[in-house]
Amino acid sequence: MIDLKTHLEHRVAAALGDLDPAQRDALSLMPPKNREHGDIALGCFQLAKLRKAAPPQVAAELAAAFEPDDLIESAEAAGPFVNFRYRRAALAQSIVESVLRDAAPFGRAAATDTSIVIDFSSPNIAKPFHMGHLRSTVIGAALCRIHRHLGATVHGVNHLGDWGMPFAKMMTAYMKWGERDKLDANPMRYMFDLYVRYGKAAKEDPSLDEEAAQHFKALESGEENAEREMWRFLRDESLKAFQGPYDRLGVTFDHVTGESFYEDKMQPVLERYEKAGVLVESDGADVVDLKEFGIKVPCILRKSDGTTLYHTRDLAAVFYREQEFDPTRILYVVGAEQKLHFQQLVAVLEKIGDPIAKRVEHVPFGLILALNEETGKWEKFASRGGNAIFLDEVLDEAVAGVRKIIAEKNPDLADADRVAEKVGVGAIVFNDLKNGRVKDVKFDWSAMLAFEGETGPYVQYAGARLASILRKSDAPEDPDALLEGVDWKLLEDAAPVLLTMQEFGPAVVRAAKESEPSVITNLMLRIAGEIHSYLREHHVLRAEPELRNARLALVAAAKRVLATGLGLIGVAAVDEM
RNA sequence: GCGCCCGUAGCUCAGCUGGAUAGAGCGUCGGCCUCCGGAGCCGAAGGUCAGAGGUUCGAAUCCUCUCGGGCGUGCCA
Repeated sequence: MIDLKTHLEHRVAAALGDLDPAQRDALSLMPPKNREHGDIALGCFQLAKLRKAAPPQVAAELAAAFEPDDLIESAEAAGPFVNFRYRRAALAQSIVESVLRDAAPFGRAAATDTSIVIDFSSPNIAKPFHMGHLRSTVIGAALCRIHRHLGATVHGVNHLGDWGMPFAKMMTAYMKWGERDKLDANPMRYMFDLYVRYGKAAKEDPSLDEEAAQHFKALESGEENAEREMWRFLRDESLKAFQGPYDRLGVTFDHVTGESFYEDKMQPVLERYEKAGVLVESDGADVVDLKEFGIKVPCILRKSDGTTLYHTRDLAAVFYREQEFDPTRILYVVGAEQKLHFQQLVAVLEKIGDPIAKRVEHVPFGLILALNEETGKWEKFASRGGNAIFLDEVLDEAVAGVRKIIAEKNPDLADADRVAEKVGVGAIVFNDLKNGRVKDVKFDWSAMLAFEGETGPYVQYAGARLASILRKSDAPEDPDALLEGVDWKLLEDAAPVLLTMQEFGPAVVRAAKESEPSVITNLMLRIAGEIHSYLREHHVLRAEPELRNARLALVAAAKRVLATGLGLIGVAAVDEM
């Protein structure tokens, strides 16, 4: 298997003569802005600086010194750039073979010694699973798959919110008003109703919150009491209800260790901080001062009533994960509005000089906004107001929309319901992972139910077209048989598709590094676009035998790349739709 | 008040950590199925990259300020 880019890097380095490490680092080959310039380009700016020469001059010298070979056709200087062009046959062979033989980066990389903990989804299970939970869930699940693809050992953790005040409030509500049969009928909906009811009642009668606090204290006492029993009951019911959305999204966890898991691991944390002499009393609470880190608000580890908080549990979780998983990174896929919380968490860890502090990374994401029809402004969802949108409703709508289109366009499709589920759910997931993580997402039914243009179905459709061609051909499934005797020169006109496919590896690496799945989502759109264009102009099945064989190999490879990429972001590929 | 995030085409967004002529989708307008799937393809119109300074060979990208929008700001998570 030939890696063209690596080969080119070596050739460039050789052409430049002796290179010190700094100059070697300055060799960043990247796709040119405009494909007409070349297949890949080198901007000579940094290199010129290091060599104390003008960029155009360095570019001209490099281009002149560069000899074409079996893989590289040409090197041309264009101002400060050198534009390289791969030999078409080499390009096609390199990409298609790598893909079909499942070589990295298209296939999973060999195991590395990196261990990554990803804390994601982590819903507060005393609340309904609504659109707001979708983001953490799909981003986190995508990051798990991406890192695994790159050979890391991944520990995907669902850090359930099954402890603390929100849970105590739900407990209080259920103890007061709970009806078993209503809960059984529709757990998600009923808990939501209780949640809203509690919110309204607490607004009028603040003593309700005090009652909840007392229940929490009783729960945290560790005794086997009514609170403990209720906690267990509600936790089990919630988990059951949550499994539905997780199954539909195809999301799994390696560990489901909620906040309650750390119940017996918080005391040691408090003792550790006490021993370090950084835990001080303030207004009856035990806090860690963080002014030296530029954080004005101290971090409270124990409330004045003696109970613990989010921070206390998160610290216990960090220490636990450090010990159990020896992670190189711990990612927290949590909303951007909790940025301060994680800054505090890191600072509190640094306060006692624990090196794990540098491995803790908050992976923030934007809010989901709803359009306020009256003001015309985009606003944060007010779930306490009772207008939350349940994830299941959205998925159902999308699936129904897809089902309708299938009925119109492909009425004979076998298994239409199953396909509609994949495409509908895929559309929602894809839509969520399409844009940069940190930006707020405007919840818009028309965007959710769009299946044309930059959408999941657009990419799935490209895959289905490829699958359809393969189905109608007699192409062997076995890669060796498929690749045998292919004349790669015949794929000259597929360069745009191939060059885009070539970006797959860097895209996955970047997505992992920046915790940004949208890098992959956007590449999938580009690859799908190239395929749609290519198929319009180049017929496969009717082509002459030699050409047909070459194109079938390309089709199989393109289909595989789409399926892999979609798989990484959690969208299913379909052969028919 | 202070801190952080965002501001790119009518709308929704890309723009690979400073590089070549700022790109897509939706919408609008105009083309394309006797041909492997039209959930598609090709084209047109549409820009003071919020504004003003600065840094340098070069800025949508980095720095400062201003204006908009959002989030956060000890006993919730």
